[in-house]
Amino acid sequence: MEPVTEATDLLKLDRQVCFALSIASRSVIGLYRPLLQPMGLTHPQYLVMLALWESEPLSVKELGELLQLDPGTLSPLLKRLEALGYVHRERNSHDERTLAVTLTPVGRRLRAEAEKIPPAIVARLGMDIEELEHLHTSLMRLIAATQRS
Amino acid sequence: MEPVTEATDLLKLDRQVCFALSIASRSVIGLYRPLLQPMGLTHPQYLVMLALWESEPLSVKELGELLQLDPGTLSPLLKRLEALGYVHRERNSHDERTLAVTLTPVGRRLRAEAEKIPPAIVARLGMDIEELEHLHTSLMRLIAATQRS
DNA sequence: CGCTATTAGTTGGTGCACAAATTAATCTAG
DNA sequence: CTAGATTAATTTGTGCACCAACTAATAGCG
Repeated sequence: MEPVTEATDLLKLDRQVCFALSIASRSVIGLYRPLLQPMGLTHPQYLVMLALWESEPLSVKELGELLQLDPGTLSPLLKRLEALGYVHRERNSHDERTLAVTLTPVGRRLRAEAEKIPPAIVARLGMDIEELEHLHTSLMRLIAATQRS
Repeated sequence: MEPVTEATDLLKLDRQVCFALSIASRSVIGLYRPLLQPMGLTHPQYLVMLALWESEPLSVKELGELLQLDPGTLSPLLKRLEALGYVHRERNSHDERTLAVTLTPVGRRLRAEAEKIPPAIVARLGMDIEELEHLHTSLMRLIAATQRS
């Protein structure tokens, strides 16, 4: 039995938080997987579609800011969404550097199908909306904490 | 302005939760990155080291259960840790199927260095231990929720 | 005992995540 | 007006995550 110093104590608490965060994220994504599969979407692709269902068109830069993702991650992801026939990628005529990502009619219609997913997830989790909202608030505070200075 | 139906409402709440979870996880890992870099570790490798600092030896299966990771993920990761000189991989003599992953002396000594990380992270976050503990509890409840049935 | 099923780990393939280097377009100082 | 700086995307390379197929060892049943 080793002595519990302040260092090992902090190490343990912290370990639990970063463990929990990684595992929770992967576990929840795992819940989405079978629901997204029929549409041919991965979870990150689903997040991009959610962003586009809210606002269109979006540039790679704008998507990157919304999803906190690298252009190097989004670029090939968007090509796969285009290959699936859900989005259209076109250079902006006023600024040829930026890309205008828009939904295709098929991509727009997919939203109706996607709306069945969240209730299924919430039901599967069997947690109160209230508790989920509280968790969301805590996570947003954590995200804010990681981003100051 | 489109009408807020129950479906779009749920879609939004949920979107926020899965957004927040993914982004929080990646953001916190991003905080670790510069601290782990001097040791040559990635965050998943750090989690494996934490597990080994607590208990040794561990098999791939045991590590997979602790970290909720696939053997297909762990197998190459452990080889990289071995190449770094932090762990040793050896088949168990009583059951040649299982691998006994142990720390090397260098890997064991690395713990002292690693103990500096959590206080640095907590300081960087600037959040109460209490709030972090509460978040941890919520995350554990969420993980449990994803895993029943 | 020997055959079959199970178990542990590895391998190969796809896609995400991030960093660094690259390319092309636009902006801005002089 | 043009040279250099800045900006937006793409590309390349490494490593993680998951799945499915495979290999080898062990367990268990007849």
